[in-house]
Amino acid sequence: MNISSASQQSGLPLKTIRYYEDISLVRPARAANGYRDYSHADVHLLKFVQRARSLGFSIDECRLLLSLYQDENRASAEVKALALAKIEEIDSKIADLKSLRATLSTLAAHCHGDNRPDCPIIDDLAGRS
Amino acid sequence: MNISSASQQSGLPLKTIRYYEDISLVRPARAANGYRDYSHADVHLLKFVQRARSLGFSIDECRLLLSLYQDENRASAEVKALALAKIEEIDSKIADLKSLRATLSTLAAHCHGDNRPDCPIIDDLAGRS
DNA sequence: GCTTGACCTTCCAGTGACGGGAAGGTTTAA
DNA sequence: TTAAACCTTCCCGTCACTGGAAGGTCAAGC
Repeated sequence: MNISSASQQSGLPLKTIRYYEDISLVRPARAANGYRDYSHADVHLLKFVQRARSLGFSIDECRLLLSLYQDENRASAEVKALALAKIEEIDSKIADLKSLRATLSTLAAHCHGDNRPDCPIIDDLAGRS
Repeated sequence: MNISSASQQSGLPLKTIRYYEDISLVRPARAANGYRDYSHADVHLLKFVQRARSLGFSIDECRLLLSLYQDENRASAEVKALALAKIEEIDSKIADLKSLRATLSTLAAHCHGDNRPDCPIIDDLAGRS
């Protein structure tokens, strides 16, 4: 099928699908006229990547997941390790964001937020504690 | 002072400081030999930006914060609004990450993680639910 | 057969916020 | 005097795309 059908079925933008071919992530056949020709299996792979990306896996991680997906003899432990590492990454990001939030929240709470120029947020940024 | 002193005092890498000049965020004077010459006030602005960046403000937001910082007649309400908007952004990111984490966690929990090829994580990515 | 418009192709440039490294000028200490 | 430690500009690379231009192909309607 043409790229636009593949796009509809996978939920990925045209540009993204072309990009995935560029970086040899999902490579379709070519029709006689030079058009990309996606098989159902290709679309399946595109969907696979779409899901993995939406779960926060990087392109390189997707590449690994795809190879594991296509490896009949893979050990599920390898995939699980990848998922657990991702969870740790996510936890770390969440912790960072929470700490950020707390700081900003404290600053905002001390700012009266009116027409006067005094502002504890600015003061803090300026290093006046 | 030279750029390396400014770097030490602000905690920002040389490259970052030069980049901030490129994008007209913090522009130092130039010495006769062409070297950048940072005043104490410049270093103060660099530190200000460093703090704001570490709080998750984008460069453009830093630009706005800097102009507010340097505006004697600013209303603190404007700064507070920026901080509150940032908090909302952070909340939204945290929510996204938590949802991601829950999904991955469920998947990982159902994966036995041994040498067998059966893997519910891969199955889910492949759309076999 | 012709035109129109919807496809498709490749290629080039830009995003944000820098980082790496090359090529070359300046200063300072031994 | 020479070496090394600075400094400069410039260009490319990052990540995962996105936008747009220039041009080829195809299907439908007249």
